[in-house]
Amino acid sequence: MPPYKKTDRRSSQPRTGASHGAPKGAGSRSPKHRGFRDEAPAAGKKARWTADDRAARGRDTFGTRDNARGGSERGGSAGRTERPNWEPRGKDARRTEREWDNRSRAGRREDDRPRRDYDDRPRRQFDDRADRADRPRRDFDERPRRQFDDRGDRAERPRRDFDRDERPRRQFDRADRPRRDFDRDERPRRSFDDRADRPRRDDDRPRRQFDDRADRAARPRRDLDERPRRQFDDRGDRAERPRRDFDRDERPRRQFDRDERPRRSFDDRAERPRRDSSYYPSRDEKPAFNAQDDVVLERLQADAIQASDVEGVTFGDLGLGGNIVRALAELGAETPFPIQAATIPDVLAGKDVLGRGRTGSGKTIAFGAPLVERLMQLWAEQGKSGGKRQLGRAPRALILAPTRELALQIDRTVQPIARSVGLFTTQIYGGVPQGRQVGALQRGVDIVIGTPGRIEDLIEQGRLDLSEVVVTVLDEADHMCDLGFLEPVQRILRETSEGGQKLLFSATLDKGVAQLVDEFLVDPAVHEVAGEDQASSTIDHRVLVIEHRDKPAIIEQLADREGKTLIFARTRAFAEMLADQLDDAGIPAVSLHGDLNQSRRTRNLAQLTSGRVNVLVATDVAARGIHVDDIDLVIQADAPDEYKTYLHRSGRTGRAGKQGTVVTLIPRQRQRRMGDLLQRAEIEADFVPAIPGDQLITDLALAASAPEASDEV
DNA sequence: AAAAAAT
Repeated sequence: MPPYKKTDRRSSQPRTGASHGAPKGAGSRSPKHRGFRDEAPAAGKKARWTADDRAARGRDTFGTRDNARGGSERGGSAGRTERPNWEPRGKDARRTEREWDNRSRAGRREDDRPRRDYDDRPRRQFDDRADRADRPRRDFDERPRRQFDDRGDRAERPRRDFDRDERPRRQFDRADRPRRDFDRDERPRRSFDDRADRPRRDDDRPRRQFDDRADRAARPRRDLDERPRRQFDDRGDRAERPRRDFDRDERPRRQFDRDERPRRSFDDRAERPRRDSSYYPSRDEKPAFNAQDDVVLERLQADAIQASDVEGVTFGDLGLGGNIVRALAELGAETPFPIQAATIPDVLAGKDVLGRGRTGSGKTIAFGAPLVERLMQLWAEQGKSGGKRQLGRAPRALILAPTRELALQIDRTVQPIARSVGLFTTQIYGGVPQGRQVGALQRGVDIVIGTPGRIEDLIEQGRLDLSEVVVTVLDEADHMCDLGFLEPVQRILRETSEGGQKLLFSATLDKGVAQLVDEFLVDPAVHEVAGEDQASSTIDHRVLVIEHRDKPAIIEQLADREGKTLIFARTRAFAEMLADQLDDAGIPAVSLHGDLNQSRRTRNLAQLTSGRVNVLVATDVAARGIHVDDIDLVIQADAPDEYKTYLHRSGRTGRAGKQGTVVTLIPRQRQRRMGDLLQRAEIEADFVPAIPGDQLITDLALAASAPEASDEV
């Protein structure tokens, strides 16, 4: 086999030498670049953060990109101290400190943790810091109630009144462990018998002390009722708001045929360019629709399975063996969901399959279970015995996912299924040492589950051989065809066995996958589930039209609730800032984005899963595929640019038939664009003006936890 | 803009 080069047909330039050394942006590991993180020095700086340094960081400004660049550029507040020269500045400074905060959170008791300081709050005197323990407790209750209608005077706002010490203990001693009594739609029980294949704990990090931070979830709710009601003087301009009473029946199906239908004349929007994002290649630049796409469309509709078709059908009926059926039952999948019933027979028949099923509809099992069974069949046909692990045997199946968390999650479902018949899986993704992954490959693995970067890396190193891969799955296949993913994915697919079976799955599978379909799939079967429109969804969609400056306060008010809340931000910096702000406001929150190292990404997600923290602020790294039980509120702090992103983000709630609420915050000038996007997503949502303190916001937050009350909001 | 490989 010739050495693997990351080139493709369009670009003959090998990715070596200068192109590797060239400075890169986000995620770069060079000390010169913003993504650089040096764990040891960061840890060493701990003690150097003085109260004034922390104050210098500033927390008042918020939400604009300029502000995000760091304290030194911000408008000052009284008492600011310049940071010493050796201190990191700008984003690096913020990140360093955030990491520092996280470390201290993980290992310290409440009283040991350094007190945060905020520019928007009265400065504290620190001269008594040495004998904290002896200081009398501050009496928070004497402070005036917080008013939301005078937010302009932030500097004068009092701290909010909550007294940690009076909060009840949680009856919940399970700390970091993921809950296992979840509704087991897709997620398997964890199996502990092959720890070797699982990611290693980050052992250089101090063991967590289980302090009482988690108790903060039970802190008393602020009483918003005392606040004066606002008058909405801007309610009059309804004309600016998009029509919402459009006739659903008139709208064409959102299918593979978008470009073919005539544009609807729908208000004035028809003339506007449809695309919000310049990121995705313009449709107009793409070749015109061809016959192949028509075939896809036709087959897609022809193969829409009705939920009623599945009644009484078992996994065994679909062709899965006894061991696999039992493994599925242990995962909580007793009977097949429609998308599973639709795709399993075709996968077993060796056909290429395109599968489209709503978020949370069970797609992982729809490809995972038949993939395992198919490998066993092929093995039997070749007369080889299953169950015995042949040293160094090359993988025969590959599952590609766009994010590490998703790859990990898929493995948690597929691994127990594979093990039930003696097959082995391993995860191949970046951000963790490759040694264990390589070791697993050397011992012999049947199914590789991973992300493109590390997989290509190991191929280049000659440590991963995909030439015997006869089944390849692309999860979130349409996303894998987006710019930046497509070419690596193509290169990887070309490494697999020629003529191998290909399975493409996504909730938003569309013609964007045509490039892959054309090159790699042969006469694919296309499946979707009938009746999966938004009208049958369990998600309640709201759009709050707000002033940009009110965004933090409104998010705080929305997130101040009992249930699990997932907040999406457009950038890593803003996600981090929001998590910080919520945490500072007494709402425990963690973040998930690409600027965190993998161990923290994993840990922070686990904190939400376990319920140790109820609020996760994430970039779109969490938009697709990630399953966390019982997220009942999704807040989009920044509106998405693409309708698909909206669908995937909102699909983190309302999973497996449960109730969910999605609240999207937009400035007034974005209403038209947002209406457009919702129309494409076939979602109907009320647009409501809102300012901090509105009862409506509190009601929304509460209703998300208590769905039966949601009708009243 | 995010994500996906490290060096």
